Amino acid sequence: MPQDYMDKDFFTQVHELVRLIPKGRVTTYGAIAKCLGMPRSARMVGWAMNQSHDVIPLVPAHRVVNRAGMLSGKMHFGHPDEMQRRLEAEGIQVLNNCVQDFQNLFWDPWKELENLS
DNA sequence: ACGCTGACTATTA
DNA sequence: CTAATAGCCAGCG
Repeated sequence: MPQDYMDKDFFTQVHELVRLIPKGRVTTYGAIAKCLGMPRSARMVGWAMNQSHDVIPLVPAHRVVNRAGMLSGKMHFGHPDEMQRRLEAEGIQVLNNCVQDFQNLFWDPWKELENLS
């Protein structure tokens, strides 16, 4: 994640960051946007997720939820239940489209990257 | 070129 | 407390 990050498109940066999310953890659109220097453009992160279906390697978009821990993008997967199913497969409890214990499972890219550098 | 839409968020009423 | 509003900015008709 050297300065090459700057050369890539915002979407690509989002994809790479999302791939860094550990299994069984989740993060938010806002956190990603903020980490990439666009705290006001959480919506663009959502768009990036939309693009992520065609991107290789595959992006674990199911680990990205909104600020409330809600699976706002579940309907954009192949099947509406695809996202929840994948999260549960990783040990994340999902109830009524909301990640349970979200605050504890939340993975802050900003904090992690700081610690990494 | 213009306006509407949206996998968001923060603020105000 | 909940509900509405306004920034946000890249696609699409």
